[in-house]
Amino acid sequence: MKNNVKITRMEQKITQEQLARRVHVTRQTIGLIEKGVYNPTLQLCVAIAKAMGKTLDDLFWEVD
Amino acid sequence: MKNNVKITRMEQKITQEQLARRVHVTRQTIGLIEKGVYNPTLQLCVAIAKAMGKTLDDLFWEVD
DNA sequence: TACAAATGCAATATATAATTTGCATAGGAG
DNA sequence: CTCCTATGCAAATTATATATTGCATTTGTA
Repeated sequence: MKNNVKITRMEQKITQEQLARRVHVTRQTIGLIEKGVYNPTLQLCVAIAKAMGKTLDDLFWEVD
Repeated sequence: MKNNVKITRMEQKITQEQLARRVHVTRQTIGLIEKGVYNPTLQLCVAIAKAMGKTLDDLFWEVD
């Protein structure tokens, strides 16, 4: 469940809380997705991608 | 929650049941995802994409 | 037309994503 | 050092993705 959310978020210098607000989830949810603990839903993945100007593949495809 | 799963599956001439087996879910789950009723998890989206030789963006990105 | 495979649909049950709350910790700025 | 912001962590709860079962309906084909 690894992904590029944390790296991308840091590149854009926004906090977990700011990203969380943009996609209407809690800070904890973002934290757990970044850590790879959560298996997020498609809707949420799309919301996160759009919130940071990326696509699904950019953030979630074959990140090892 | 629209997507290209059904079109892609039909192009490849496989049934819902065959796709379901490949990604280890039930036929109903595939059916509901194709209809846009379900909001699948990222893991499942990735499994479906790989099972049909596509990427996340191919199947789930900005399908209107 | 008739049969069979594929798909749709609906109710109930189960697993897990996401929330909520609270506190701990790390790091930078004054 | 002190204050403040950002992040980590953990337990209990809620919302929802997925499973299970059974039957109805469609669709292609002989």
